[in-house]
Amino acid sequence: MLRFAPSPTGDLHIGNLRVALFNYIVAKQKNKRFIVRIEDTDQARNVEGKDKEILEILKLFGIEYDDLIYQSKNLHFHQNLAFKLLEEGKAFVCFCSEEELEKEREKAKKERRPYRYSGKCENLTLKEASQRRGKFVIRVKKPATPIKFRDLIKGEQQFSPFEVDSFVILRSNGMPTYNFACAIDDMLSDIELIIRGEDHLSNTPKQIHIRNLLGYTKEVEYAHLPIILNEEGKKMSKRDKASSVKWLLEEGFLPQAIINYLILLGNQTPQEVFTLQEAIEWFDIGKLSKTSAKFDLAKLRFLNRKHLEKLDPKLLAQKIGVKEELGELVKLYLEEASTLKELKEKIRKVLEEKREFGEFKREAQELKEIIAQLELPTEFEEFKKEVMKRSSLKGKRFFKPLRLILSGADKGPEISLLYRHLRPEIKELIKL
RNA sequence: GGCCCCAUCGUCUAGCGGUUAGGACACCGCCCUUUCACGGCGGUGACGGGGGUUCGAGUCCCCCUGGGGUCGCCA
Repeated sequence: MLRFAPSPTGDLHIGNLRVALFNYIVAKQKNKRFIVRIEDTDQARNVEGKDKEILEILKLFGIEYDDLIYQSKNLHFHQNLAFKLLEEGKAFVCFCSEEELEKEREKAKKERRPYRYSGKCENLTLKEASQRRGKFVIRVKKPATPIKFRDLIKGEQQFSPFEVDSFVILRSNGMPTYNFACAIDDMLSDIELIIRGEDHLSNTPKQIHIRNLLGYTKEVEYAHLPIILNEEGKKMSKRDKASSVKWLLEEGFLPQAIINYLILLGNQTPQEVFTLQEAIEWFDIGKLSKTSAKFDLAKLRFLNRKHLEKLDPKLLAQKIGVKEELGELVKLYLEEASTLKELKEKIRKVLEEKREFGEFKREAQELKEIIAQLELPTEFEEFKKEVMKRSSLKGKRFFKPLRLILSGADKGPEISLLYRHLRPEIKELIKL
């Protein structure tokens, strides 16, 4: 069983989409089930409706899941198991206030040493604890020996008890913390391979520690993906527009192109342009680069154009909101545009924008009058010959204004092709 | 700062002891063209530094430097 576990606290991030994608691909390859788990234990930060939005995006990208779980539904497991650890002496009640801890953190920072829990409440007995009043949390006792695990991408990993620390597993409001809930849910769902971002690497020993204490012996495999960097080489954040899947979609990038790019990034693939189905055939998580990669919008644009080129003309026309017959014309403009948004704008200019003829005003007027009276032949050559004959114009003074009439721009796709696909519209275009 | 990870063109990468260090995107030039962010052809451009090991190092080892991640009652 594999899983994707987003939190409904913000827009789906491009890095998260990649995590979902890889989990999906590997599940398909291994013929395992794949579930989505919404991590909603932080009520304060949950955003109403974000879960649905995330699910919709997954659907749009063709990432299908076998089951959907809400982490909050497992609350009773989390709480019961926290108390079990407490009773067994593997966890303890901690009364340290947040202010107190904050002070210690600042002190640690000033002394340039990493902050770790002081251990102050570690030896409080349950009896002593029950006699005290005030808010408290439950912390797990840090392990006695280093925690080791194997990562499919990073190799063997080892973390000292000091790095794991005695961390909080149950908050003062009774809700589990991320690491605790996550460790338990993965156990309950029988997750065998966890593919997630590198930023979770240091969480992994904590989660393993929890399951160890709970007596869970099954070994879980990990693959921590290098994070995606922005152009400055920093972790992509909400500040980077391209990090938002929603934004990319609005800009007119095709889901299949985004998928292509996310698989290509930091990877060795047999082709540059491919479909998700093809990738499932050869994708190898172990071949992913250990180095974090910068997000390259230019490359995405290139791939998007390639996928746009593969689209059925009618479907393409539909996507940019023009009649299906104009699909071939839209395709012509792929040589000048890389996204649906740009394409839409190009086509709008051809079909709707008022023409500016500049120095060719007189010639354009002459051509328009001729065209208005002409029965338009199928072939451009014929059309050209006829209009030329009737007009007395030739060369640049013929082609420039003609191009302007047909497309509204002084440059663009080959004029004979424009004519072929635009022919039914020409009588209208000369009125612009 | 502690811990962890990483290091080949601007970007993504190939390379697994002997290569003119290859490809793709981007960029530039030429051709085609009335024109073009299409197409064809070509070009600029990289092994971070220092020590070893070796006949020989981008490839193996060490150090330095640089970059990234992480150190919450967030996930």
